[in-house]
Amino acid sequence: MKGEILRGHLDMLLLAALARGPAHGYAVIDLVNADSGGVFDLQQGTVYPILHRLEQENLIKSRWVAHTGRQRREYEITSDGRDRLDAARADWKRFSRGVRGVIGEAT
Amino acid sequence: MKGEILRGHLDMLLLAALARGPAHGYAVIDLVNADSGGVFDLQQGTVYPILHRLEQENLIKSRWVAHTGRQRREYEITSDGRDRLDAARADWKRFSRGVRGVIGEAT
DNA sequence: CGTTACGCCTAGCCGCGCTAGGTATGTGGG
DNA sequence: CCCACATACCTAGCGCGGCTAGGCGTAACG
Repeated sequence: MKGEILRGHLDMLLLAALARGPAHGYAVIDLVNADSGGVFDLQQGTVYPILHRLEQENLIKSRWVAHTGRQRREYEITSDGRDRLDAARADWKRFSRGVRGVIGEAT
Repeated sequence: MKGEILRGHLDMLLLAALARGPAHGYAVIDLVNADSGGVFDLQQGTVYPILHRLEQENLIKSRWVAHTGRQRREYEITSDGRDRLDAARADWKRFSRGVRGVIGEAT
């Protein structure tokens, strides 16, 4: 799947994944890829920088957690993040409605 | 509406507009913006370069047409363009299904 | 004890679409 | 009759998001 079509939607996807519960970065990648039904194939180099940015924007927060001796950074969505997610969902609805209006399809 | 979310979908939108019948560039802009229900607000600087690229890829073809003395470049979708449009529609379905799978919404 | 999976990270590039500008002709109001 | 506005075309250049391609380290497994 051509990469650019994800542009501008990734924040929403990652926030949505974290809205289901805290998770560490590696798990977020698997979550999104799995939930998409194999449509997306996010790479680490794509996701980690976004998580960092989202944290700087206070949409998520993180803490280091030990897991079988190893350190994981566990992310959790904030209430600001939930607000942003709601807004992004609304934007998505508008956007997909707009696309459907132009290409003229039910789905 | 944040700009980047259109990334990678614009070719499809313009091809879809031209699939309804030949039109000149200025009209294509109005068509897409109108059909989107006001969701999109494409600018000339966005659309014209894409039309030129689509023509180089033989997805559309153009000819100069006189209209009340003034010259217009009228674009028409080619059969290659229709094929591309079909593929783009399929990609869109996959993409939107993937997004819905992640954000968990009906629409 | 080497390879694979897990888990984190980042520098740098590439390409798309937007900004901001330009040209020219038709049209309507004052 | 002229000025402003809509119509209609175009492009140089930039900003930035996400991907490529690498690197680091620890557990698990054969």
